[in-house]
Amino acid sequence: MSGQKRKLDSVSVEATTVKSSHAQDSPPAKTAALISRYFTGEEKSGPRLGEDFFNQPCISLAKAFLGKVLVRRLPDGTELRGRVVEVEAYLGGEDKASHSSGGKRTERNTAMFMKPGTIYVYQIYGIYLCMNISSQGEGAAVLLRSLEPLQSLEAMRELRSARRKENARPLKDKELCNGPSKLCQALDIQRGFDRRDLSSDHEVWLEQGPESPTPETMVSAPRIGINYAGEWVSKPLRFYIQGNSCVSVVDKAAERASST
DNA sequence: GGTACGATAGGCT
DNA sequence: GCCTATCGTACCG
Repeated sequence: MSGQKRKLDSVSVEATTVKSSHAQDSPPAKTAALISRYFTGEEKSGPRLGEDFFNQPCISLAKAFLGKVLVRRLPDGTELRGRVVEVEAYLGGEDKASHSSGGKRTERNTAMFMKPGTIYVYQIYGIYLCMNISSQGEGAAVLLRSLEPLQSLEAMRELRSARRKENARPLKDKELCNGPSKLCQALDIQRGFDRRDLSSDHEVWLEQGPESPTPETMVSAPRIGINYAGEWVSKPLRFYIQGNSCVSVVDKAAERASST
């Protein structure tokens, strides 16, 4: 409440966008919508999205996330922005890949059962974090997998470098947020964000992006890293923006199938 | 450029 | 013992 400074001048607004990596052998047809470029000045993405946005079924919310802009405001006032380009839906009780599979409620996954828009942060493999947002439906949530960095890329690079070797090569722009735990590092999403509300929090929120992906540029593919989940392994519950270089895992077979 | 592999590490169950 | 990952390195084209 004290000292709500608006130090916009301290916010480094980089006009940089991620360089699109045109693969030499990529089909020309559907790779047109590659990378957004719209931070050309003072422009903002628009007002934050409220409760109504998050209050929709899980798959619907997952798809709606694509193209939206996640914003993180650091204590010093710096605002980090990234456009959501890859998500996964975890449907709740019936979904064997979900932490809430079988209706299981634990201390860890409590946020999955809270009101739509609640942030669920959990630790994976001992060292990494993943960020989800609860949706409509008991125990259902959307995992954020990749962002296209838009603003304050140098701050992201510093945050990401913290846990890497000192003499490691510098990260390319597109490597800053191209994975569920990488985006948590790049935006400094900590365990303390668990159970907070993305529709009202002062340090993290979601904004309308300038453009939503058309159905043609959205790919549905199986989710990553859930090979234990029986018949749920192959369900196409991962969604990403086709051709965007920040997507963590490209599924060529799924892209071929969806282009027909 | 891509892909594949082993090492990593801590909390949850 | 498993897990909604990542890193560095090796190797291939």
